[in-house]
Order: sequence, then structure tokens, then C-alpha cells
Amino acid sequence: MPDTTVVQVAVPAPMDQTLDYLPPAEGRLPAPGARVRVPFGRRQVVGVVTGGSTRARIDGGRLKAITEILDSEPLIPDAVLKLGLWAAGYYHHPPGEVLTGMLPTPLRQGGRAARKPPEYWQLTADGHACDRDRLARRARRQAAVLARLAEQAEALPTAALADLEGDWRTALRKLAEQGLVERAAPSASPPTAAPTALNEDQQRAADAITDSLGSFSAHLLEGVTGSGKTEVYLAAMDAVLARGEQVLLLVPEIGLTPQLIERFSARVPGRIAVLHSALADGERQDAWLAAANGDVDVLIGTRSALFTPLPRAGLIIVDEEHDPSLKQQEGFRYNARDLAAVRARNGDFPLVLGSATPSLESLHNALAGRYRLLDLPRRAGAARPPRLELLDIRGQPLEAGVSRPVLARMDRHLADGGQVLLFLNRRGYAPVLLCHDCGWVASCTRCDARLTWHQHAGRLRCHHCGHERPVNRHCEDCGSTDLRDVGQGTEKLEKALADRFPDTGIVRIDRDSTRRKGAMTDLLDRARHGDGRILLGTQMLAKGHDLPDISLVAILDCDQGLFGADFRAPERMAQLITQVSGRAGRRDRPGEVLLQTHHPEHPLLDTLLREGYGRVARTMLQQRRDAALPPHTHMALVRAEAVESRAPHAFLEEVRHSGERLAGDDVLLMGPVPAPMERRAGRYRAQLLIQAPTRAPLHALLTRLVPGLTELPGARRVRWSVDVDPQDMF
DNA sequence: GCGGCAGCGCGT
DNA sequence: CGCGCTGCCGCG
Repeated sequence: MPDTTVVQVAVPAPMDQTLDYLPPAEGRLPAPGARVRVPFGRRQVVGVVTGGSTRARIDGGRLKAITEILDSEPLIPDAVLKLGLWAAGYYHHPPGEVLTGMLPTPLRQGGRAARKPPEYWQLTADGHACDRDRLARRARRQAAVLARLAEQAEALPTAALADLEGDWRTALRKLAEQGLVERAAPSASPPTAAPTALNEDQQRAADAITDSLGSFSAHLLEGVTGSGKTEVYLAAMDAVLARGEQVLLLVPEIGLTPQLIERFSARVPGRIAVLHSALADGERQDAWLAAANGDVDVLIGTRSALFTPLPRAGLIIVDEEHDPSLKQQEGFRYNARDLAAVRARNGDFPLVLGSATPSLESLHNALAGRYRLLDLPRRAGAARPPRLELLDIRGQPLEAGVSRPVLARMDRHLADGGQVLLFLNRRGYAPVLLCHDCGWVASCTRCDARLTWHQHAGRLRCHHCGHERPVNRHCEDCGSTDLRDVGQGTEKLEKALADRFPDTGIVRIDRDSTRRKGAMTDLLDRARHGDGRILLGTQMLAKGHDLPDISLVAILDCDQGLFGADFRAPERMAQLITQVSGRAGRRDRPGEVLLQTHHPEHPLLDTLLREGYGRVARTMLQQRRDAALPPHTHMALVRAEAVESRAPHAFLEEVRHSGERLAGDDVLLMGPVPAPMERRAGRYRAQLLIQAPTRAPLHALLTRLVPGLTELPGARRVRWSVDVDPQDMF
């Protein structure tokens, strides 16, 4: 093969290799990390240059030339390119999909990476004189924009408004039309809000982090709810900014953490960018480029923000590091927390993982000495920890799932001016609709699942595939009209509580009640400042919303998580109970937490109540060791799904056979088995589990096994994927 | 992932 | 005989 200069390009297609191209006609060589337009089959696609070589892997006659170099400077810097290629290898996902997937959509499609200069705004004299409370009554968004601009004497860039709820851009335009705000020259350096004093524990943690700046280390910040982890993050951020470096803060879901973003923005107005899925393409690209060009010092984002270029990266913080949403659950199934460690190690700067309920993976790393454990055992200020109490509801009468002792305790707390939170992890009115005459149950036609009755909408919905239909008054089997609902969801609970507490405002927070844009903020406002004294809701309420008046929390269905099929179910349950419990308690008195259960003697609940999450987590870690489960062993899952019921199993049998030929003695192949819910959205699903005592043999097998899977005869009959370090076993 | 192409059933 | 659907292939 003759020596030719070729460029390696990762193209957006499911191929495990990069492709070789000739340099473009004018002869200039694109740098690694630059985008190029290349001919690919009959089309032109945008790919990313990963390197160059003097030796092509196919003969010269078949090589095609790059059509166009889109970036004269690398758009993806070396650090991120290296991270992406490493991740593609680790998760066995096509490098072209990984590298193009980390770009904002306009850039992925070949758009110019031009950056507009930041736009600055300030109040006019009229704006200063304006009665903001009055404005707030007719134009809430405008008032919020005005308030933000009034916080600082200096003009603020629009980036400083980006975290505001709703359409702040329209509000800004309307304010300008009224002459209340005006464009301004850029201010030299916007002031920074004064840091608050740290308590002894916080100071110790912050010192440990700031002392470690400039080289790689990982810190697990285990801080009970209310212990003030954010203060530690902010202190660490100050130290990083003082070195002229950038901070990346990863959060599970941005919509659920407005307060955290507000506190960061207040500290460095105008030097912060926010990246999340709700942004429009253009906004997302602006934030991405602002970070990539070093125009902002702080980037806050959800998991995909991990791949944003940061020329001066000095610290990554992963908040709520235990949260499952840090792992992508489809396509490129990466874990942003684990890749954050890789990025920090490559870049030689520290990583901070924060949680009140650390994942067993991170706790294991901390106990093994790989991560430094920083402990915030006490609530900040005078606040005391909540008191947890088990309520044995065996044989007890229940009203919509609520026991009498809970109702009595609610009466007392409401009378004392407290606020009550009820947690029920099931939305809709009832999870089952049953015919009393023949036993027929409303089921999904496309999934192995019952349909949930949503009474308010008058519809039956499948929570697994999204399918829905109107509810019939007659049984679809025997025609009887005696249809009865079984079990309770948040809708039924809300109704029952409205009857029992007719004079008390009730706020329900779940996916249904917060679907409308801005609804979440409105409901939380009602809970904070309005008449909502009883709050009820699902999962969503467990996250760190600041609800200072809650004095009583009741968890209505503790038992769900105790006997789950997934080995992580108890870990999730302990985290959920602890996170929800953390909502209870006010500055002046400790909160109360009631847990309804049919298994008051369960050791998990017992340990959790008596000794807290830290103890129960260490116990579960020991149990995982005894059962040879992660994090003591390592797993990968090959999943397959198809409309034809036998195809997934047949394909996975083929995978197993080729795996067995390639695997050493220490790698275990288990299955294939049907997924716990075998049929979902009209497809049958099965999985093959691969397990090994250490990562090396597992990855050695995957590296040899995965590239050949496309060639297996059954591969074309299924949709298959590889999931390294799976979070959910289904 | 996507466009091209062969094979094939079905309609006129 | 033509058209559209399905399955399969290859892309540098």
C-alpha cells in the first residue's frame, strides 16, 4: 500500500472505526477536533477529525477527499476529543456518534461556530423608579427580569438572565419598549456577591478541596440534607476562579434545581452559562460556545454538559452524584459521573462528588481510599435532624392509602401552623381498573402492564409506552358496569385529602400537574408563599426544593422498594426515604417523618431509622460483596428487542456462543433471559448479562465480542445495544 | 443512519 | 408490466 497522507474522520454512523479520507483539494490539513464535510455513500455528512496518518487502511483508489474543512481551529479541543474517544471505547459505542453527539445541533449539522459578542443591559432612570411590586401583578416575567438587573449597579449580559423562568427574552424586549431598560456598554468586571461564613465542617471540606486544586484528586462530599453542601461548592468555586480557572457543575435535572443555579449566578453574575435540554438550539449553542471560548467561568448543566470544551477547566462538581439520571438510558449509555472522573484525571484537576445519600459505587471508592471522604454530619445553623418513625399499618384501616395515625398527626401539625408533605410514588387516580363481575383488568395492548386510570382526564394511560385511550363505562369482556378501581395514585389521594381537610389548600406535584411550562414554579410558589399547606406528590418532591415550613413528612408506600427484582432496589429505597425525609424540619424545631409499612421488622428500615443512611449504605455494600454484585464485581448487559417474539432470545443465544468462545474462565455469561417486563411498546425484550470480578477481563471480552455482533445472523432481526455498568437491570 | 437495489406480491 | 414494500448491503 503506497504512503499517502490521510485524515481519520469519525462519521455519524454506527461504525466502530473512523474512516480514512484524502485532504481537500486545496491541500490544507484539518486539525484533530475540527469538523469536516465528507462524502459518505451517496451523501455528504459532517464528521470530526480524530487524527492523521501516512498509511491508509484501504487502497488509495477507493479513498475520497474531504469536501470542506468547517473549522480552521479545532472545535473540539484535545482534552474533550480524548475523553470522547476513551468513552466510545469504554462503552463500546461508535466513536462518530459519540463525537458528533456532543455538539449542539446547529454545529452538528455543519453550521458556523461564530459567536455573537455578549449583549449588556441596564436599568434606565424610569426603570429604577418603577414600582416592581405593581409590575409583578400584571407582568411577572418582566418584574423578574427587572429585579435581576436591579441587583447589580453594573450592566449585566443576557447570559445573567438565562436561568430565569419562562420567556425572559420577550420580557426584556417589552421592558425596553416601555423605556425601563436599555442596552449598555460591557461592564469591566461585575461584582461578586459576598461569600457567607462557613461553619467548621464546611470549612474543613472546602479547605480540603481548595488545597487539592492544580492536580487530580476525587472527593466524596457526604453531607446530610441541610448541611450546606452548596456553601462548600461556592467556596471551592471562589478558589478556582481566583486561579483564573473554570468550574463545571453537573446536576441531575436542571428544572428541579432552580435555587442552586440562582445561588451560583448571584455569586458570579454574567460569568455563568447554563446548559440543559429545555433550551432552544440557538441558546444551547450560545451557552456551549461561551464556555468553549472561555467567556464564562462557570458552566452548570445536566449530564451532556460534561462534554463541553472548557479551555481553563479547574474543577468538576457533580451534585446529587447518586442520581440515576446521570446515566444516559438509551443510545450512548454513558455515566456522566464516572466520565467526570476520567476528564478530571486527564486534565489533572480535582473532582467533587456531592450527595446526602452517596451511591454505593462512590462510597466503595471512598472506603477503598481512591476518593477522599469529606463529611458534613450536621445540619447547618441551628436546625436539627428530623425524627423518623415507622408506622405498622398491617390490618389498619386506610383512607386512600393514608392511615389514621398519619391523619391525626397531620391535624396536629396543620393546627400548629406547620406544613405537611405526603409522598406517594404513583401518579394518576388508581393503578388498576377491574371488572367486579368477571375479573377483567384494563391492560396495555403493547406492554405487559396494567393501564393507570387518570380520572381527571377521563383516560386510561400506560406509564410504560405512553399509549392512552378513553375509559369505557362497560367492561370490555362481559359488558358489566361494575368497574372498580384498585390501589391509589396521587389523584385519588388529593381527592380524599380535599374531603378530609376541606379548609386547607392542597398542592399536588407530579408529572401530570407540572406538565405545563412554568407550572412547577407556580405550584412551588403556592406551597411557599400561598395557601398550600398540604403538599403531595411523587419522586419529584424528593429533590432539593427549598420548602422551609414543612414540619411533617409521611411516606405512604415504603414497601415497594424493599422487595424489588433489581438488586439496586434497596439502595434506591434508602436514598429516596432519606431524601424525602430531608424535606422535614424548620429552623426552630425538628421535623417528623412517618413511614407507613407492612414490614416494620425489615432490617433495612430498622437500620435506616436507628443509624441513618451512612450506616445502611455500608451494610448494603457488605451484602453486595457477599453476593458478588457491583461495585465488588463488574457487569455489562447486551439487550435486544424486536416485534417478533423469539428474535431477541435467538440473537442473544448467538451472542452467548461467540462470547463463550472468547471469554476466559473469570468471565460469567448469564442468560439470555426475558426482560422483567418482557413486552414493552409492542416489542419483546431480552438480555444477556456478562459479569467479571474486575474490569480488565470484562472489557477484554467486550472489545473482542462487540465489533462482531453486527455480523451475527440474528443481528438484523433485532435492535441490540450494549450497556456497560448498567443502572437498571431492565 | 441512510440510500440503493433486488426480490416479490399485488393491481391493472 | 409497473409500483411500492421489505430486507440487505456498504459506506473510506
